Amino acid sequence: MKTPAPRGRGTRGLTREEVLDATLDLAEERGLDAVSMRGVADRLGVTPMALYRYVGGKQGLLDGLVERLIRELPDDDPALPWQDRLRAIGAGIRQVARRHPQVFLLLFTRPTVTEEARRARNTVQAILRSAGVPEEIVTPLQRLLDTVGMGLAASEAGGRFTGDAADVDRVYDLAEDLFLAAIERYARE
Amino acid sequence: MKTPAPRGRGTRGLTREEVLDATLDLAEERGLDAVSMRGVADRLGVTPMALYRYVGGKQGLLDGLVERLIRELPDDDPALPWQDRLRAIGAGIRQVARRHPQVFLLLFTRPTVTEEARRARNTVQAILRSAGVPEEIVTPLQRLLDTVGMGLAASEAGGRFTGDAADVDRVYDLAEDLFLAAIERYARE
DNA sequence: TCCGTTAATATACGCTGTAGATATACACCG
DNA sequence: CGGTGTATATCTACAGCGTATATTAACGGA
Repeated sequence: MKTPAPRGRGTRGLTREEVLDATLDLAEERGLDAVSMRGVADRLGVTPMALYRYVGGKQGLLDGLVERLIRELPDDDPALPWQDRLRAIGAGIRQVARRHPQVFLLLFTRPTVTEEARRARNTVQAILRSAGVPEEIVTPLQRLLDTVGMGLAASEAGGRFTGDAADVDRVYDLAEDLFLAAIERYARE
Repeated sequence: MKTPAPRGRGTRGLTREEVLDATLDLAEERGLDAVSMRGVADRLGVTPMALYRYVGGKQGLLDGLVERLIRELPDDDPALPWQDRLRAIGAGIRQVARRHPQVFLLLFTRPTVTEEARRARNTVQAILRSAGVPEEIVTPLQRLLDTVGMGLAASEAGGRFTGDAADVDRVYDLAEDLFLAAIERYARE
């Protein structure tokens, strides 16, 4: 019942995933500035205009990259205690940022309205609720946690944190202690 | 003993400050994407290449914008209690972000290595010390505060926070409570 | 076999940042 | 007063960008 992928002039059979793969590779290899329609198209052995069917344009291409990054976040495991679940998300964000330092900054540029993005937000809110955080501060606290997680990762990726890796670890550890303690306190009230 | 500003072909008498003023105006009016060498030059009644002497190039132009934003931050008043000093900095960052939403995102893109930027960091560290925060966590805590302040402001400026102004205020209030309490706790140990 | 649909190309336009060479108007010196 | 040096702005040109438009090639179904 599904269309068996009609072909065109070139029997190329391009795919949105293929396009985004090539884009991500290009961005990692030569930096975000090197990501251009022509560049991605060249890498695929294709004309720039061929990409428009799959990503809409330059903007859509970048949005696709963001979508990809969010999908790289590890899945949440509701069986674990909430502390571990939050830690896992934080560690996941950090790993993504270290894996794609260039692309990660896009998360701060383009508002993430994707389905994936909303799912990530809902996960954090669910964890906070399961920790016993009162309903009226679930949303602001989730936003604060989001901001901190992404901000720290972006700072590390953008090289704003000078010093060795241990210095950066200290900031993450501090944030972890501080917020876990705060959540416990909010939950107790 | 200072050169009395020699002139050139056009008696224009351009200035770095003039260039940055025009750039900031243009960015506010028509968005950051509209900031181009030609655009800024047109606004000044000048050729694009004339800007190169003062800002070096497009990159330098943007760095100049960042420099300007940081300079808009309010001065610290060491006479106040440390809580108020921190609050003032936070409010200052937020105001700058609301005044220049487009340009503010640049702060996350380009690492701020300016003299101005370092001075801002040192101010925060001084405040933390005066609050009694032990030396070994002054730097990581300052970095965390920086990240939160800029992250919140960037999120608001970038439209990542949906909902009305009151919702956004709630996030700021929460962050304020949380960090002031944490600093007091660190200071007591 | 012909046709409609779809995937890709070809071409072209206006924009960008900036390298390189050139012209101008002043300050200074004799 | 007449050079002359130098900083300042311009002119021209180039390679690259995103993308609107028109065109062509290949497929599935009737």
